[in-house]
Amino acid sequence: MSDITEVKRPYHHGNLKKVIVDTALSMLAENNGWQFTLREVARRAEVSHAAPYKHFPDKISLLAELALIGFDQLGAELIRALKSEGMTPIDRFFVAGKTYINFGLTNPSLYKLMFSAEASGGSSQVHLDERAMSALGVLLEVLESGQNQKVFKRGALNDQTAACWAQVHGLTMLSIDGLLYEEKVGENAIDGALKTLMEGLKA
Amino acid sequence: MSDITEVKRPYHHGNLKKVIVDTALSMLAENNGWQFTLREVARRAEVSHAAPYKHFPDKISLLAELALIGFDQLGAELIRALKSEGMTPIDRFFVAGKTYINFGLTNPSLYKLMFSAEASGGSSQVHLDERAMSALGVLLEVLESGQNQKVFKRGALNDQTAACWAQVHGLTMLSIDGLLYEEKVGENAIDGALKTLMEGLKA
DNA sequence: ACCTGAACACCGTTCAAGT
DNA sequence: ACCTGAACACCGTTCAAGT
Repeated sequence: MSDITEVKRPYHHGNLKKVIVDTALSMLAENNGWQFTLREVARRAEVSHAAPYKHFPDKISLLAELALIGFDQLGAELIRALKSEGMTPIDRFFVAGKTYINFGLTNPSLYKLMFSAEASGGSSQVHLDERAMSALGVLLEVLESGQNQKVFKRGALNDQTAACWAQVHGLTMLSIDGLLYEEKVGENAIDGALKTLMEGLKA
Repeated sequence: MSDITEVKRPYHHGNLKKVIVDTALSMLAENNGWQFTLREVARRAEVSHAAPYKHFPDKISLLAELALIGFDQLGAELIRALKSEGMTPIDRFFVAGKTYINFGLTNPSLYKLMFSAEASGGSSQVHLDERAMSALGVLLEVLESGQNQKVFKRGALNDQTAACWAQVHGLTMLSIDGLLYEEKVGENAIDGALKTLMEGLKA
């Protein structure tokens, strides 16, 4: 009988690591925050609660891996969004900003995990920083080429990068936390805020 | 003998609620994040682990109360910093921004708690929002009076408020997470970022 | 090489019982 | 009115033992 209905996991079903990561990602997508339990992941993956420890030394290592994946996804979305030709630096600023914020609002639990200190304790700290910076690199390139085309103020590239990153990060976080609703700060606060910052960038 | 050395907590030592809050605040000040355990708080307060439940229905109610205190402190510091006369709107913008960010960097665990969704689940959700808004109100006043003095661009007060709040919140968060260090985004990134945004506010 | 079951030291929360 | 001790249902983590 077990031959008929239970051929799913033959011996030790091989790719448990990927299954665990995918299960955790889908739990993040359920938007209950990133504080799921490792035992719940194991339960959903239909393995014993001890099994994940064969693939991750501890819980925060799994969290770090998820954060890594998040940064990669964010970076990929930014690059894709900016690929089309013929955009002015101003267009590119808004596209980058809105893509970034949209990623956060679409994946709030993952986004918060990416920036939670608990996720960066593990051994992959270095990789995490690297990938975070790759997302930052996209921003930097937008600003730099804008400067070169004399659309943005020359110099102070670092200041502009920090301002833009802080702006999109802040808007994303506040919006995730429900603090940017109309009653509080006016409708379309995100677009308006980006526009306000943009005025500070223009040459 | 117990008469001599143990007169500290006579019967039920009265103000347990305040002791619990203070203990929790001092644990936040130790900067190990806001995810302390309720049992540890009780241990330090030298009461049984069940005692806190006579004063708070659950853990997140305590967290919410701490967040509330944080918003009050932040608001008070902003008001104090802006009290002196004779500042230009531009001065006031920088003073408010740097006071805000400094509060976050001085109390990182408390600041993160204030903006963590877990803290806003309790029954004091409404109060929390109210107090958060009071801190926001300070920002709004700075911008509004700046507009009235024709130093800042007229109109779009909501956009400016959102931009400023997101900027300081983003800078605070990124800085707490150690992502604004020199190697990454240039030294003095915070000042530079505020200056960049300021350019967008000026009339 | 990969997984399981029992075990350990914790949590948050509840509740009868003590002062 | 305020606090305690034992108890319950969970965690994360470890480790001998199974396949």
